[in-house]
Amino acid sequence: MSETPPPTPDDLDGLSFAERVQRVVAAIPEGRVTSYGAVAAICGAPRAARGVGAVLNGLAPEEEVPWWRVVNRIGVLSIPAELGRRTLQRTLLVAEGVAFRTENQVEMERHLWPAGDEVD
DNA sequence: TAAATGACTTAGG
DNA sequence: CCCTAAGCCATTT
Repeated sequence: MSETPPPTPDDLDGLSFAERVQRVVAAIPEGRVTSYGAVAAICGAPRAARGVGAVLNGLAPEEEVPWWRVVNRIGVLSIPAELGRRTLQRTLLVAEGVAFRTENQVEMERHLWPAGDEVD
């Protein structure tokens, strides 16, 4: 059985890019992570990785979107440390059981979502 | 409407 | 693998 599969193009049909991003990120299971590019690809815009970051950056608290489960392609936390939010992201990920390779880099190959070879 | 910004990614050295 | 430069795109001013 598969765990919380990503939204299908049909589910995202009719939604704006920002809505799609929120929908996809909301589907990331606890303890799993993905990259901005992967989210963009699922949204149907593989080149819009930066756009994903823009959407997450403008998220309102009431959106309740697990933005901390999105890192860059190599698993590094792309949030500016000056704002202090990067530390929050690391704390949230650790609390979910995500293993870190370094202080700012997660084992994204181990926690990557969606799973690459998941056969039922 | 146009210009600037940034929580990205890829290509070259 | 690390660093630099260029490309890409949605959001914000």
